[in-house]
Amino acid sequence: MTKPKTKAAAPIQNKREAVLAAALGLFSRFGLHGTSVDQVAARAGVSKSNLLYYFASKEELYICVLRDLLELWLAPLREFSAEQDPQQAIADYIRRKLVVSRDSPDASRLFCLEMIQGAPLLRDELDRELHDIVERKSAVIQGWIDAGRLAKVDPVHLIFMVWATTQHYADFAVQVQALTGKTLADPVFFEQTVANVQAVVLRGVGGGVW
Amino acid sequence: MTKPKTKAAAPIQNKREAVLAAALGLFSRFGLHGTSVDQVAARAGVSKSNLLYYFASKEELYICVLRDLLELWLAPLREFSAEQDPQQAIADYIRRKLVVSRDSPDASRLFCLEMIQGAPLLRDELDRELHDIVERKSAVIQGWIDAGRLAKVDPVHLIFMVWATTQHYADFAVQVQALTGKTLADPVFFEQTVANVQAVVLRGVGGGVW
DNA sequence: TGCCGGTTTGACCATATGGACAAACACGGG
DNA sequence: CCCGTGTTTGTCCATATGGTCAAACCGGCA
Repeated sequence: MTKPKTKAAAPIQNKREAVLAAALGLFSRFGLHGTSVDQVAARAGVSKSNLLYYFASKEELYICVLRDLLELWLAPLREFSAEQDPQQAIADYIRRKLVVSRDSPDASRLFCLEMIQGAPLLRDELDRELHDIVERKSAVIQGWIDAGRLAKVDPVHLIFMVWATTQHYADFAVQVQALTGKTLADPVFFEQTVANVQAVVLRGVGGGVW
Repeated sequence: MTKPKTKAAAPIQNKREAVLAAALGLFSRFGLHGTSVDQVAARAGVSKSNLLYYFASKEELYICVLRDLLELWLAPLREFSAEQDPQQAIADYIRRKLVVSRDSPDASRLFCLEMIQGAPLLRDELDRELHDIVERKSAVIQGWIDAGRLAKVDPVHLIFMVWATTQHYADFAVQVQALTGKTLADPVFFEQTVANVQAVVLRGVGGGVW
């Protein structure tokens, strides 16, 4: 990969990435079927034919975009650590997820789109990778609950809750905008959101502390 | 409306509704662009030409579906009453939203789809109707907070939280299924979900009670 | 300079699909 | 029985779009 065969390998990598970025932006708004190859190509600044030289088909491009996606989506959960204080771990996790919602709303939306459609392309990964990591992390949470450090709540539902509330600010950004006039891009609103979500969830799962 | 001009008006009403139902089912999974008129017609048991006799275009059909949607989506919030005990009002609201997620997952998903795309067709209603009702309801919540009956939380964020967590079980049903093996259709799982969401939110916003 | 692998482009095609249209049909009233 | 209004269907068309293909291009290397 760092060894170019001939010519410079960097430019073609850049092109691929430009295409992938353009594709993410469009797919996340209009879906696979609502986006034409022409549009992606135009946005990426390449010709349609050229795009199809890099990606054999629109579906393949879509799949490539999705593949990058899942990792980004999972990253915050991976960092969820058992060594931390429970409250702190949850608070940090919420913040990290909201950062993703703020910085990669496209990714969040496309992920949501894919889920709505039944995730035909991610189902396997869902059943395997996501299932495993969720199992591990909820075991951690369950441990905290058993130790009396958290209120009795089903860990999986708690995780769902964090996912849902944090993604909402990306996926339903229009709605949020319509009702508050703000976006997560606004630093004040962002911090306010973090604080509110953390407050409710932490009090909601708080042990005797609260 | 109840006065048929000639012939029976009922059958044509049934047909319209059959088409609308079929359209909802397909649009909610594959979006406007991912669904063809042929598919909707086939699923509704009418010919494409016939469908286009009732709805001038695919877009019009889509808009009709959306129109019905918003009302269904808003109904639970309308019932949110100031006369109730705060905790009870919120608990009931959560349950009602989860009932919608269980009984009309298609509607929930299509609503989500539309939001993700920036709600080009609902934006007006969002700015007007939704904005008004949310303002009124959050005033009620703020009243409770000021009266010391609820913890200090931004009412709008609280509402977002309820929306997000309850819709999640419809919109991300595949994910929920993959991780828990259950759906809201399962009565036990449904009640467990209601209980968990209520528990966290109510503790989260609880005043000195909890 | 002339070859060669990788890259880029434009022309072209097959298909899917939204929708127009006119003919056929059903049926109640005259 | 027949006419007219409202309904239903089959045929046809214009367009958009995913994808193919062969030709052109480019930059290093002998």
